[in-house]
Amino acid sequence: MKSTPSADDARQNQLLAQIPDAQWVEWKPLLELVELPLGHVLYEPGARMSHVYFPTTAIVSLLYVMENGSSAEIAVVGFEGLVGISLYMGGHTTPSRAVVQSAGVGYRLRANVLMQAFNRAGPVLHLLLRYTQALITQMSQTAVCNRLHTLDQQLCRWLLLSLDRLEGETLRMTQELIANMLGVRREGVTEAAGRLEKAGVIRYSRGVITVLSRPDLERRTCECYAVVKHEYARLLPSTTAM
Amino acid sequence: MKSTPSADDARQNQLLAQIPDAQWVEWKPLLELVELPLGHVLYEPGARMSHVYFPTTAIVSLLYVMENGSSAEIAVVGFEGLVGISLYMGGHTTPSRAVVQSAGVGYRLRANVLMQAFNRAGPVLHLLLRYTQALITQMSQTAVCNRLHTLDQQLCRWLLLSLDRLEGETLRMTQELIANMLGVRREGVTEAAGRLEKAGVIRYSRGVITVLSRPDLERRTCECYAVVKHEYARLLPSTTAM
DNA sequence: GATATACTGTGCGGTACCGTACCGTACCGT
DNA sequence: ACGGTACGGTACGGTACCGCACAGTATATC
Repeated sequence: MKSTPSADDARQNQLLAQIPDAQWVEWKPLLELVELPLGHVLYEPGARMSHVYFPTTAIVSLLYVMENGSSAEIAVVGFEGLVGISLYMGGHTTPSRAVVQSAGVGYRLRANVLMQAFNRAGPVLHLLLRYTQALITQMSQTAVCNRLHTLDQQLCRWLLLSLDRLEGETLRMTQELIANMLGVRREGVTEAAGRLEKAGVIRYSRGVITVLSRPDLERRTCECYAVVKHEYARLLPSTTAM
Repeated sequence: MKSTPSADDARQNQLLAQIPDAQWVEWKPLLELVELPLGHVLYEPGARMSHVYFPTTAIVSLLYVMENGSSAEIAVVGFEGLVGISLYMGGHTTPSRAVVQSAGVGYRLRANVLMQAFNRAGPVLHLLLRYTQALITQMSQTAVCNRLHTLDQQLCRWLLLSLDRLEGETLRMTQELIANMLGVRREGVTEAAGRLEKAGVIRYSRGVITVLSRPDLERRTCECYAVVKHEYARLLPSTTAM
């Protein structure tokens, strides 16, 4: 999926990869490599951000936590995107929380640096706006999917979205975590995953999921996955597969 | 809710009302009054738009229609917003459909006119981006609400969102329509509305809903409504109530 | 190797909503 | 006045998911 898996190059991030050269030489020395361990919170609801994050090997979940503690995921951000859109969208904060869903690394840039580029509105602005629209599609589709599709379908969609943002065919996440992301009971995930395993689509073992047949996964999910995938491809055509 | 209910003034639209004067004198003669009858489709998924629409008395639903014909609403746009964000977001199209949910009027502006203002990025850009973030919050909250809350709560939320975008305490919409918007069965709406009526919160009669007690409605809905409401208020502080 | 801990599987009653079918009733035009 | 149509109410079995309780099993700790 990513061109040079070992090199910790910020341009593994698809957005940074598409920044025009003139801007890039300016940003490159200002980008800061950060570890993103599982569960690390990048921002809390209502908190003003000091940086925007460009994940490379990590995956970040945008999720909303209800007053009673239950939560549901709104969107996923991996090496294809950026965490912190509210900064340049003009609102500075959001009511949602950004949590690392799969450990890895990423790069961050100080808010004021990003905003400088934004004020001299040029290609950077248009790139970020296009990304935002893709993210909006993911959110919309999540809403629709929550309403209309079965847990089995949603689990497949979620696995595929995660898989697209990682290398290899292995995910490291517990059923408890997945349940939180999908906004369902942990036992529900157990059962859905059990069905997938029985069908030989995945192998599941204590926090490690191995996808045996990606095509089968795509066959079992709803149309939502393809819609999101196509929108990302359309809005952010890139040098690599995704 | 709106300052001058009878005058068909484009500045009944909250976004147009906040356009800086310099820009306004330029746009004013270019704005075109359009009738928006119930069910009128402003744009189809994937279609390139020729105009952006600023509703004044109409309400527009953004909804996603599945391959099998079932549909769910992603967000609502009334006099507080604009229909056609994908135009300036850079993607030009979206996979969703925009349908008039409550008949009324609005104003439209040619796409190229809007884009001119956008390219000389100034206050107009920042206003539109802030609006977009509010809309994104509404979408996210819809996703969460779909997953975690009961139909009764969602119906209250939906009634309140619609009420906020109209004058008076009366909505004109059939249960069938509401069911389509919420992505549930028509009978489900019958039952939920029946419960509200029995409790004396609304009166329902053949396509006409009268809200008898707004506070009761707010008491029965989930936190989602307030979250969205506050985000709109925060991001788009305006001269009027909303 | 024993014990704790984290993770996964199972069972059971409850409930919210679905799919389908059908009937009642208000409003329409002629 | 009468039939048509659009809209709303009711009923009933089915199912997907919930809440809760508890049992099993792999990994970590010592």
